Amino acid sequence: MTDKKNEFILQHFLPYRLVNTAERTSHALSTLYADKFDMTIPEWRIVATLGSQDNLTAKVIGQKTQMDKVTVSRAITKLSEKALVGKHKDPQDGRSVKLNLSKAGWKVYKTLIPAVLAWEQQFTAEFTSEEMQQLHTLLTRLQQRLDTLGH
Amino acid sequence: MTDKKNEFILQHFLPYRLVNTAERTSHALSTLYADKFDMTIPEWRIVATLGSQDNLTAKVIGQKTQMDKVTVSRAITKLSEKALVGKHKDPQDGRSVKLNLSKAGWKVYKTLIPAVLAWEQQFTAEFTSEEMQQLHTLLTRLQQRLDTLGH
DNA sequence: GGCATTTAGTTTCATTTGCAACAATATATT
DNA sequence: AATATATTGTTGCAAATGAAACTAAATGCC
Repeated sequence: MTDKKNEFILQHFLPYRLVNTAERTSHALSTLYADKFDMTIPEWRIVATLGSQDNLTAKVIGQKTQMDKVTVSRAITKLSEKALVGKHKDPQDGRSVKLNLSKAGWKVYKTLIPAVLAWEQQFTAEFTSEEMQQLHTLLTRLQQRLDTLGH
Repeated sequence: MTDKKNEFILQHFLPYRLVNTAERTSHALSTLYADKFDMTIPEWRIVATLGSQDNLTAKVIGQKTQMDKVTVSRAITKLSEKALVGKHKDPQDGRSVKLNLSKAGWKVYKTLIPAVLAWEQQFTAEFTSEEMQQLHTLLTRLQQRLDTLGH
């Protein structure tokens, strides 16, 4: 009986596979907002977030999008320069800034959402809804596991 | 009957969920090679790759690990400086460099592999082997879909 | 009220990254 | 053989990122 070598194969390693799939997906998607609107991932995430719920602070956006406060701060600065979001001092808290989409910001949002949804549709076109369900459940459980392990 | 608002929710959006899960996983794993061995992701990937198959060129490593040639080049430079990998001019092709793990490189590899496998074990401890199978199959299909869509 | 601590957001700095241009070598075309 | 084209790997540059230090404002404590 031959001794089967118990090799480590990077390409079969779950973390590697996750990162790779995610990077490729993210890069594919980014063409939608980067090429046409010259936006970065953080900017897109912020626009998407403010589209769902307006008048949030930078802190809350950071929590919702899982982005560092520095990243959020800089993306907001850019979005503000491009006049896609407005900044208003929170009357309740002088440190905070309330953010909302400008008219132009809404226009971008309304253009972008159908485009990214259509892309997602294409991306997952060959999955049944049960398989999509499965995938989302598995991702949720992985995330819960990361929570548990303290990451 | 109330009109249910057909909202876009970033947190339910597959690309976002993939990226997020991958980033958290990657960050968790990186403590293993970063904290103890002061290695970056590209460096870890190269060591892991050369551990499976020695004497590869930078180009092949790039293909195997899906990393940019610039990233590979720089990571190899660092690994060489740390004397974890050796560089040898390819006698067949003067442009190429053949790479292999040094003795110290092998030592790192032999230490790291069990550690990352143990971590993966913990990470996926609550999944049955059927569920792991499912997850890998779904990832494979997503990647094939990216191939098909040209990304 | 006054002083220490905490919190929101920004700035600074050092590191990482990717594209484009490049040098050196190999291959193809004539 | 000479020239054009393609390929391997490196370097330069500009943008993105995160940790730590910082500013300004709010909260807790005495």
